[in-house]
Amino acid sequence: MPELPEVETTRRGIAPVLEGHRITELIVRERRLRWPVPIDLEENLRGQVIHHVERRAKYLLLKTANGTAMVHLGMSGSMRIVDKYSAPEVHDHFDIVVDGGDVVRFNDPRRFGSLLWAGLTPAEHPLLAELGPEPFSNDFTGKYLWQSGRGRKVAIKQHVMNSKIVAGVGNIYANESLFRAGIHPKRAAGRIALPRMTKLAGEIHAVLAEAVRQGGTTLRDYRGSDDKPGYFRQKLLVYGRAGEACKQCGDLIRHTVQGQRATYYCSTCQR
DNA sequence: ATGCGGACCTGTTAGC
DNA sequence: TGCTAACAGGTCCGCA
Repeated sequence: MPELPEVETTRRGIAPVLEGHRITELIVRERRLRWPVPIDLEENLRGQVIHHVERRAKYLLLKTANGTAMVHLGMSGSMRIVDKYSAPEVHDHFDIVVDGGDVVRFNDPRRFGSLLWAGLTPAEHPLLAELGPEPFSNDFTGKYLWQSGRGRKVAIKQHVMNSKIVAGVGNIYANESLFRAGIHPKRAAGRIALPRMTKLAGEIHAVLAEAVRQGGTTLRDYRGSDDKPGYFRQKLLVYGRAGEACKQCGDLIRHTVQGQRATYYCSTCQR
């Protein structure tokens, strides 16, 4: 479900109710997520003040003086702000209860999400240590992308979806940014010249920024922490449009599969 | 070192 | 209408 814009939208939604507040209780109902929820997590978090809610790649980082908790939404996770007395429903796997009575509730039908402890040096956590630059950071440039692809035969779409290359680019926005950059998704990463890579880096940045502004993309069931859908779906140019007309040239949008993920592209506009 | 397929799950949709 | 298969926004891991 969530890519970077949806995670960022979630972060912005939950930050106001968490930042500066003390965790009175962490209620874990289901520990079998992508990785088991650590047994000492409740103990580590109870009584701690969340001083900051940050995002790294698609991880939400809840920072306290005792250490950092990491939340990942996986494919189907969401975090909602609910009332203390609202009854948990199916797939509501944990609650973060803060002073004042607000509850941030995590729901994830597929359980590909996670809740982990990253201690006092989260950047050194194995899941974060190898991540590439944030797409919104100054380190993410066309030149960087070009250098990272040199000598590589891997398809450019899989290259930009590799979190070690750049963090947080998922399937929807990989498809969209490649279309906007006019680059064929199956082109080898090492066979794209610097100017086109610069265009691609710019489009990745732009499409993610636009999607954040729209509150993310709701394909079927994504909702922000305030229960509102994301409105970026209307702006999608290729994702999910197989067989429809390219909005740029009128040819049919094609569908293929790369690395078990759906790829959409226009063979006229993308080379 | 790189690349590929499988694995982890449930819910919804497409196809027969 | 009902059953089954395929597919879905992620990403790690093990093997070739």
